[in-house]
Amino acid sequence: MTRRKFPPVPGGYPFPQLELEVLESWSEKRIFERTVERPAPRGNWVLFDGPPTANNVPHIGHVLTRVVKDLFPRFRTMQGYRVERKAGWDTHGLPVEIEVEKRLGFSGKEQIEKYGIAEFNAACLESVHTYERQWRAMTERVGYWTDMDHPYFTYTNDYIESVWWALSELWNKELLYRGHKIQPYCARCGTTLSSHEVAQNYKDTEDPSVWILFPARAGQSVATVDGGTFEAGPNLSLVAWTTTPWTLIAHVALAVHPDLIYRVIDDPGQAGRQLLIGEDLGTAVPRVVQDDEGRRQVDLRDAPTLARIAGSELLGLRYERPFSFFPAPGGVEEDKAPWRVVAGDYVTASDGTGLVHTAPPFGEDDYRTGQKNDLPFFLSVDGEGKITSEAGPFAGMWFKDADPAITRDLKERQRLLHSARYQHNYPFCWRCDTALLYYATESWFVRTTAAKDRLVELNREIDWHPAHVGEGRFGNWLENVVDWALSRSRYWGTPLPVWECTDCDHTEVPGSFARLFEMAGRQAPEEIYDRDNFDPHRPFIDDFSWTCGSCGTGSMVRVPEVIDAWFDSGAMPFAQHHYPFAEGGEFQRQFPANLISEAVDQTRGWFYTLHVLGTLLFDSVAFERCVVLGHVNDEQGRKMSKRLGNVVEPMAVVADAGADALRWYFYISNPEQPSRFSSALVREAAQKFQLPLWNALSFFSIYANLDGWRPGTSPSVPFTDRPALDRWMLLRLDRLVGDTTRGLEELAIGDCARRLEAFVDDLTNWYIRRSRDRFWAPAGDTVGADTGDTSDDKSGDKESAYQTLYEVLTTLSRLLAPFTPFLAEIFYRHLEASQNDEVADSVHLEAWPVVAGDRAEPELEASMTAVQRIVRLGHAARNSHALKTRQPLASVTLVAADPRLPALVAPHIPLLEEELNVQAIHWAEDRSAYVSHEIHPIFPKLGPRFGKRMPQVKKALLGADGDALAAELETTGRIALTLDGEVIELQREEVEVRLEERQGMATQGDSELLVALDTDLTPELVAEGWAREVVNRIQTARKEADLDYADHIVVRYQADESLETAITTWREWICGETLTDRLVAIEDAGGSDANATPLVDSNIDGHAFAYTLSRVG
RNA sequence: GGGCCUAUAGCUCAGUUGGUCAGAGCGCACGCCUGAUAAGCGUGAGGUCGGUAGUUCAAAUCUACCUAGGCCCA
Repeated sequence: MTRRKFPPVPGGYPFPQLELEVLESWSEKRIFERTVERPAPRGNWVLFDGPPTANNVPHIGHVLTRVVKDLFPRFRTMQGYRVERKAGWDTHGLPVEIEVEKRLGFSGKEQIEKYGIAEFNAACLESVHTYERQWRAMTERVGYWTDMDHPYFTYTNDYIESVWWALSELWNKELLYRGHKIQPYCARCGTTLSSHEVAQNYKDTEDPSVWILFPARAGQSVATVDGGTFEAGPNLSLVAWTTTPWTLIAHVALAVHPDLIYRVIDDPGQAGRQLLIGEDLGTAVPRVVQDDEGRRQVDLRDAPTLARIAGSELLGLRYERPFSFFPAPGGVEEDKAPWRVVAGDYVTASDGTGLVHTAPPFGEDDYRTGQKNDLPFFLSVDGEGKITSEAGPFAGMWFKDADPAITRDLKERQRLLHSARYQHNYPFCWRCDTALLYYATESWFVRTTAAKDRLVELNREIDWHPAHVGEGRFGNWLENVVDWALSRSRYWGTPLPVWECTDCDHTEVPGSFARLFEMAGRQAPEEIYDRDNFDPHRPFIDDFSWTCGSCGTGSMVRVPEVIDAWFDSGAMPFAQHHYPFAEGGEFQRQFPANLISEAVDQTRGWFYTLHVLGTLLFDSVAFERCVVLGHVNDEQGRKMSKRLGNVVEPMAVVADAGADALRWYFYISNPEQPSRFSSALVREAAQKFQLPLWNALSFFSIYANLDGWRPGTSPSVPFTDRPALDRWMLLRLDRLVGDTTRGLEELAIGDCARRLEAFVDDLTNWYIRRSRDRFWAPAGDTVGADTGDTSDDKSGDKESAYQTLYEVLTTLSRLLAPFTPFLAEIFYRHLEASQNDEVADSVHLEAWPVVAGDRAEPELEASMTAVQRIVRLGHAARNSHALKTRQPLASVTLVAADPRLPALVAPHIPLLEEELNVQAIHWAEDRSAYVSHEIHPIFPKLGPRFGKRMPQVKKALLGADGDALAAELETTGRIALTLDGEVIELQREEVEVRLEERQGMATQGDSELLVALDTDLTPELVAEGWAREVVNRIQTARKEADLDYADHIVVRYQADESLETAITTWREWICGETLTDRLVAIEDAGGSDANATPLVDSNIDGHAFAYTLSRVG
């Protein structure tokens, strides 16, 4: 049998390069595909891939989403589930159009239509594919496994047909209707703008600021706050403030907040007139008065109150409207008539007068108020921004230009209290710089309000992480759900499949292409899903028209809109499978998703649209669990943006640090929280995790190769026969397996990552460090190996060490596979594939580890924790007394508050002796020589018992003689204490004994444990220390000479007499440690060696030591 | 203006059901260790736990208000 070595582990930081090799082999061996194709005993597990919008280069935050979405499918796959992963691309929508418009230098729909809708859409498609390629490169490089060769694109015929099917379903359920929505609108461009378009061009601007008088009608009375009655007649004018006088033509109501208090005051500017304004207003209500003191401006807030009236009492109060161009609605009951006071919970006293002028076509609040109160809807401005013909003298004016004329008219009719100018921030069209108006436009809606209760109910079934999103952000959103405005007056999107008759109100919503062709009386092409034969996009779809089957005279013409691209993405659960047309059962098998995950901004985006469509179409949640990710910001916590120039290029980070490092960084920094990203932090993450792990692999490989150790060649050492250190490590591993499994099942990413990191720390900085000598020792002749095991079987000890470390590393490679898939794969190859041709082609084809449960040793972890603590204190004691670790000491004395500690630590005494480099360890017989005692109450235990008396208990305990109490506790197991004359008894578990170290000793301690060093150095101890120094010098020289680990050497040296004595005493040990065949004084060496290293002059504790070494053979 | 989140060491972040000297890493200073180690370990300095008020025997933790930042929506 040929001896197969473990492959060499390259040094430095080889990860980026190694990852590329791993990627290549994954692709060659079709590893991802095989994880999906192989039998899945536990069935399907589903993650929906939220389609990224392919309209921009990937942001570092997109890497976060992708690596989180990769984590769970990899985990579930190893657990035995089949996780089909279909990539998807959200391809439609305004962002894509804007990107293309910019590239083509367009600034409006006119230019697009001149250019040609077909050509424009073709350009959009091309743009989408350009970005898709970049996304694909990023996705592959970070190891996100998804099927990008068979992705879904929202622009394909299949996809669009499924979306049509959904829309027609909604239509059939009467959940699709045409209505009004107030939207930001550019009258010059004739189009509505989306919110992010609006956000692009806010400017400081000056508008009119006018206070309008609304005289109350005669014969009304209202109750005042103090219980009286106020007669509201024509002498009383209600006052409202507006910055858009042009909307007064459409005025229908004044809104007040029912909970605000309003005041009646005398108008200082006109005798006999009373005014109604809010109380405690945040801004002035100016009024120009003319009196003996001349003309001046006063603030009506300072005017004395005549009566105080609650807003709720004002409701229904009638008054005269400012303009009466539009006819009053006929036949309405008095209390439903317009020009009355209505309630608006959005009304505040912070600006204006506390009464808000309401014009339903021109504001969201106004519109809703109008709807709620059955108020008329006077559309006084047309789609081109002109005042409509009803408005007499103002008809035909550009709406903004009407402001001065209207103000003048009001002033002439004494309806104007005051007019001024107002500076504020207002949105303008980003294309043409025209002031936008909030304008009621016709739109198609999904009647989500009809399903509100069900939406809320189903949301309760969803397991949100973090939970507050489900209750708060998402839950509140559902509680206040409004109908979903679907229409977009644009080009690159799924056309709304609604055909209307030009003559009657007949409407058709075909739910398939076949149905459309049938309705239109056309022959459907053979390959209807081939875009070359049939393109359902505009402009082609707009050609479909036929004679109305209802009235027989009109033409059925498609409505001009395309739909909100969010509908596309919400439709992905079924549209990606072309449900219900191409029915292979995929949709049923893959719905709902077990998990989805995206960033928090998707709450009202994808999470919402998925939920709405799942509820409306299938009466089901679309996803059972959801991990909501925080945003990745720059180092200062600012959003990354091109404008700020703080964008981190993901591929640059990956090229520098590797995908695993980046992945690990995202996992370890809680992904549910917003994070501050910098590439330095990625390097730091790698330094804390990957490098130590990599070094552990390197360590193992070097020694296993030196010893010719191979897995499986020796019988497995039974757990109970292994040394304590090994048993401890294995128990630690078992716990890690359990914790990681549970953590991933509970979606606790950060917790898992932190536990893995803590484990790696224990592995490298405790287990391996403490085991180093066991590996280095020649088999059967272990030098200095003290592992807490009393067995003399040193070769067995070494075998146990190898088996233990090997098991830990191979198990780790599986646990790490979902997190750092590249590193895990490399571990697998080095440790397993290199040894056995029968193993799987990838760690990702392996099963997730499970704990067999046959290993247990309840006290071992606790005892090792105590040992680690003693070691830490011991090192600290040496540190503070300048006693370096290489200097052996005769003994240390341990002082413990807890009497159980000596027994707990007993099995590890040899380990402690070696780690602390002392020859003996004692427990203090008389603690009081080292420490005094303080007895502290344990609050969680005593708190419930004593409640308010806790402070007294504490005082009594600390006020008493601590040493005496400690002694009492030790002999009787309890403490009797007098509290307010009452004797109380405290048990040992209810108090904590703390140690206070006495000064002036070589000690280091915390409140429970103290380590005291015996600092007497005998000549023998000094000699041993020197021997260690000699070993250190030789080892360093070996390393500098670049010798192989196994090379044997000859050392020639010069030393003074005392040093020479030490070397002679320790010669055998020094030679063993350093593989020195001959350790000789230069004068005895007999000639020089041409291959020897240059003579090094050094110094050990002031004793000259010069040496040179040469390789043997 | 509304909803949700965040605020803990110079920086990045942990911190269980409230339980009484508040934790890690990085950085800094000093030291140690090293034939696995662009390394590791230890010690030290560094905190009014954003602020104010409250609940409680006890608050980083619960409540209210405020401040700053983020996201979404107006």
